[in-house]
Formats: sequence, structure tokens, C-alpha cells
Amino acid sequence: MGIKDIAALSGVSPATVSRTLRNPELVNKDTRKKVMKAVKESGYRPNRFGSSLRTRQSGNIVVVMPDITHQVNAGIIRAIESEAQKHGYSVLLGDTQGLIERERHYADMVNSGQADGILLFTPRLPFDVDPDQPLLKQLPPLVSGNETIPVEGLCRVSVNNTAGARAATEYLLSLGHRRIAAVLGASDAPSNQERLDGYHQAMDEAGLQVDPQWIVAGDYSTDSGMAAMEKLLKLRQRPTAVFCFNDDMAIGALNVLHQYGFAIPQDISVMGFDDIRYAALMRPALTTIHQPLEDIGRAAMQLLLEQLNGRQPKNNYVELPFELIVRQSTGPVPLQGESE
Amino acid sequence: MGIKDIAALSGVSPATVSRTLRNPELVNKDTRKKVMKAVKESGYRPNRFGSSLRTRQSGNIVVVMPDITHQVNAGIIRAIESEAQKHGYSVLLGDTQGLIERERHYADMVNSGQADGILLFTPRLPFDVDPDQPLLKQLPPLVSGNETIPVEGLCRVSVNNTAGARAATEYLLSLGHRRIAAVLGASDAPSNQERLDGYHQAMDEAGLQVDPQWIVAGDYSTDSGMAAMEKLLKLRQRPTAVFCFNDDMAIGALNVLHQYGFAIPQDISVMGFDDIRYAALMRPALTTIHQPLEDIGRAAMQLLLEQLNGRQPKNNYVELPFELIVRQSTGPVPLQGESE
DNA sequence: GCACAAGATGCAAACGTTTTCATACAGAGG
DNA sequence: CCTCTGTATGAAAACGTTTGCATCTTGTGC
Repeated sequence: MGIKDIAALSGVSPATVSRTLRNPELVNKDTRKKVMKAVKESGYRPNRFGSSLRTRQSGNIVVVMPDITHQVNAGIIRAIESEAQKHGYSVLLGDTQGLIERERHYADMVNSGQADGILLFTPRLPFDVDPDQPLLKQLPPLVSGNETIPVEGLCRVSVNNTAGARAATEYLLSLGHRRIAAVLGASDAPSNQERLDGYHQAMDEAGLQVDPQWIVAGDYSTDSGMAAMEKLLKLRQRPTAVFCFNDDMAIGALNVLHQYGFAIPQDISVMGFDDIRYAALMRPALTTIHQPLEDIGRAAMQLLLEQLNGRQPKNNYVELPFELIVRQSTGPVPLQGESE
Repeated sequence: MGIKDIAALSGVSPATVSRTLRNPELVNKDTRKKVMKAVKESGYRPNRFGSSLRTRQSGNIVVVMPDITHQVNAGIIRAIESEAQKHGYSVLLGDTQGLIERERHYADMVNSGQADGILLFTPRLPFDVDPDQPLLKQLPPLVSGNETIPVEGLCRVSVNNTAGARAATEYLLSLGHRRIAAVLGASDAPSNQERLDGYHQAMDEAGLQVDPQWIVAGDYSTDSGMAAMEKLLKLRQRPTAVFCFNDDMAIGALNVLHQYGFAIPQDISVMGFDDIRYAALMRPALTTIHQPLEDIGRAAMQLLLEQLNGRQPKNNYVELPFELIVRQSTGPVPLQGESE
């Protein structure tokens, strides 16, 4: 059941069969019909490897993520896959489990021709590059998402983390909060630095001095959110609002606060970032910054498709809109908070 | 940079290079070293397509899931991917978004040779089969997971849903509950039927009559859990405990109960199934049945590997242990509940 | 010293496509 | 009637591996 059989079946040459399937406009209408008929009847599917070997195109893309188990990543990859399939590409899953060696392993797939392009949601470029050559020329079709790698000219897509964090902080300020803590994400994540910038911008513009104790380390995990909250509660001057740089940490914070008997948001306000599905289902429901996961995934894939089709996209940075979602975990600053 | 170049570089034939890479034991130690050196220095990676074309092996497996966005699926696929990579396989992601046409699309990948095997987490076999022939002979290397397709001899892996649901129900019974409602999952999911069986078994054994009104339809989504809970609250004789067939629905139920001002578990107990990450983070934390996602994924992959290596696994059904996780959403039956 | 086995290696033919180049034919313009 | 252009097809050469078979070498037992 190779292309030769179809050729024989329809009385033409393999070349014509191939053309019928890939460039129908090159073949006469009647011939086309004959071939199509034979294809249908035999259920012939071109062998991908024969084709790939010849064309040097795999029809695969690989998406590299630190942990597909996180809502945010799962949502994004789902959109990617949908968009990819629409354009005839299959997606190879690359969950790095946080290991750099794995990042390299997946990067290798595109080097070895197993994938035509790569979607990177990790904060590094896992490629060996010659520092003397222009970087971009050495990279395969690639787009960086979320943890956007700041390389001039690199295709990137994400929400504006800085503006998002700033909007979050400004919202807390608008509620009257002045002592606003920030729980940071993974220290090697660009998104973390960006969000921190946004926080600082808002505080600066409000003319507020930030007590360094209000800035506490985390790593985007729920546990780190809990630990951070514990630390904040021990401060002499407790913050009246806590802005966690993602929802998981905010959920951790919520739990610690409950445990210590605090009322939210009466005693203390909590904000997240991401708007994962469970944010709305918490008690109290979490105020947060929404990320349009589907749009991110789709945009990333589209940017990659441009490159795969040989066009260098005009806009190599796609910035998607975030949205402030006000729920019940934030409220006006408590009175004693003001007066203290 | 083909195999020929390496051959030239190391002064041997392409055949020997190939053997060095794939069956080192066939080649003399010294030769092996020479070749390896050339490979290292040139950074040569065998072209997968040349190889695949010849061997008819893709080195890929495809995993088909209804929605990778769900914790349970994401956790499983992560384990699969890890195990697959360990054995040199790459995984193609197949998120069906619930569409049967997509299931078929992914099934086609293994038919067209793009994947060597398939891991199915959907409740259907998306293959065209000849009903006169023995079914198993017509299927590619395949294992069915979670929504286990009940075909004699098919490789399957899952927890014992029936026993799990039964344990859940028995636990509620042990707390003194008698009016125990069940919120069902997707009606076409085998897991749903199995869990329902378990529920009935426990109720029967306790000698309790099940009021049909206590059995309410759902589809494993949070929304359906909410709707179901609303329905249950409208009953003249309200249940004192609600067993939702997954955590998402239980979380929905929890939210509705909060909304109506019920105290959990004082007024009403709620149980889930799955033990997703957020179950422990709910207020109150959700009592549930734990599924060992990692083990499920690994077992499924191992079962597939057996088949890919030409061995028919001796045990074609792997049943993994569940665990009853008691948290705060369940408690003794309220007194008025007993007396009513 | 000979036959034979075993161990290494090379030759060359696949595997199933795509695509360049050449050919064939038909119609148009002179 | 001849040439020219354009359209439709086919022949054949890749693409990069793997592997059956043949060959050559070396060692072993008699």
C-alpha cells in the first residue's frame, strides 16, 4: 500500500500521485479524480517517514514546559495543540520536570529534525550557540512564551506581567492599603522580576516606601505561599494586604490565614495572579489577574507557524491583555490598619 | 553530517557506524572507539526519518486524553512522558477536547506509522474493526487507562473504581450517615458506572434502601456539581452526606453549600474522588479517595512498552491501590438528621 | 598444515516519498 | 506547415538509514 500501488491502481506514475496529494493544481482534473478514487478506495495514507526524509520536514513541533501539571501550562498547551492540529502539525510533549538536561533533550529534537520548531515556556535557551555569531541566526524556529526570554528579535508572547502586577497593586492601593506585601515567584523566572517591577512601580507612584520585610521569597508553589504568609504574620508591622505573584501561592496564603483565624478580607486582603480555575472556587474567592491562556497558546503557535512558513513575523512580540478579576479575597483596608 | 560522513571520518563503512550505534556488541572494541570518537566530535545525531523509514518504528507513542487541563489527566501524562523518555520514546499529545473525530485523528497516527503505540484515556476504541475477526488482533499496541474499556484481553490500568466508591460510601456510613446522595460523573464514562456500582454495593450491604432522588446526574465538571447540589438541597428529605464522583464536582457542591449558609461537615458531609491538588486546599479540606496518578501513568507506559517489545504482558490488567483520605469535609451525621 | 568456525566488516539493496528534468502533446500564431 | 508556448505527465535520482549476504581474517582443533 505504497504510493506505487496507488499509481498502479489509477494507471499513472508515482510522481502524479504525489502531485495529486500535495499540489493538486499541477495535475489535470480528470487524472486527479482517478487518483483520488484509488486513494479513497484503498485507504492509502502517505508514509510520513518517506515524506519527511525527502522534504526534511517532520510535521511536528515540540513544546517545552516546566510542569504540565500546572493549570496555566496545561491551558496553554491545550490551545497550542488545537491550533497546531488545525495546521497539520502534531505536538510533542516536553515536560522538563524542572531539569535542564531535559530542556536540552527536547531542544535536540528540533536539531535532529524530529521537530520543525519549538515552543519554549522555560526561562532559558537550551541551545549551544557560538557567541561570535548573531544569536538569532543560530536558532531554529522558536517562540518563547510566558517566561519570556529577553533576546532582541526573539519571538515572544505573554501578558504584560509588569502592567498586570502594577494593576494588582494599584487596586490594593485604591482600597486604601498602604502596607502591601509581595510574595515572589521563582527567582530565576523573568515573570517574577517583571511582576516585582510592576509592584514597585505602583508603590513608587503612590509615594510609598516599601519595607524590605514585605518582600518575601517564594517559588510559585503553594507551600512556598504558606511559608511566606507565616513569615509575614510574624512581622511586628503586619501588612494589610498580600499580593502573591501567582494563585497557587495565594491559595497557600489563604490557608495559613484561615488556620490562624484571620478573616479575609476584613483582617487582611489577598491577591493572586493567573486566575486558575480554582481561584474562583476558593473561600473567599480569590481576587486575581486573569491570563488569557487560550490566546497565549494560540498566539504562540501562530507565531511559530509564521516562522515555519518561512516568513519572519512582523511583530515578534505579542502582548496579550490581562484582566483584573475582583472577587472576595480583597477588601478595604481595616481601620486599625490605617491608624497603626 | 550523515552516517556516511561519520563512516569516512572514522575510516569504516556506514554499516559499521550504524552497528556501533545500535548494536555495539556486534563491533570490535577498537573500531567502536574510533567510531564513537568521530560521533562525539562531529556531534552527529542519526536522522530519525532515515532510520524510521527503514525500521518502520517511529519511536513515538501517542496519548489520547479528553482534557489535559484536568489535574488527573495532567498528572498521569506527566508520569507517562517521564517513563517514555526513559525508554527512548517521545510522546505525542492528543487532547481530544471531547471530540470523537479527534480521537480518530490520533488513532490514525499509529495506523499511519507516526506512532508505535497508543495510550487511551477515553472510553472508546477509535479504530475501525472487522467484527468477524478477533478484535485484539486488529489493534495496535495499546493500553487503556482510567476510563478502562472493558474488552477481554485488552491491556488496562486504573484504580478499582468500584472498591474506591464503596470505601467512600462505607466511610460515610461509618459516620452514621444513612441518607447518602451520589453525584454522578459523565454518563458515558465506565468509571462513572463503576463508582455507582461501588456506592450501591455499600448501601445494599448496609441494608439501606436508596431513594432514587439521591442519585443525581453530573458530568465531572464543577458546574454540574453545583447544579446537582442545588437539586439535592431542594429535596424534601435532604441527604446528610453527598458523595461526588470526583473532586471537581465536590468542590462545586462545597461552594453551593457555602452559598446557602450550610456548615460543613456539621450540617452536611461532602466527599470527592481523585484527590486533586486543590482538594486539600479547600475550606474545609475535602475528604476524598486518592488516585496514584504517577503510578497509573507509569504502569500504563510499562504495559505499552511490553507490547512494543513484542512481549504480551502476562497481567493485562493492572489495578492500582486507592486510598481513603479523611479531611474536614466529612463528619458524624447531624442529630436532627438521624431523628428526622 | 588443513579444515572449519567464529568474529568483523563491507557492499548494496531496500524503505516510501518528492522533485528536477525531460518528454509528449495540444493549440496558437505566423 | 512549422515553430513556439504551455500544460500534463513520467523516469529517475535523491533523502539517510538498516541489514541480509558475502567476504575476509583470525583462531582452534585435529
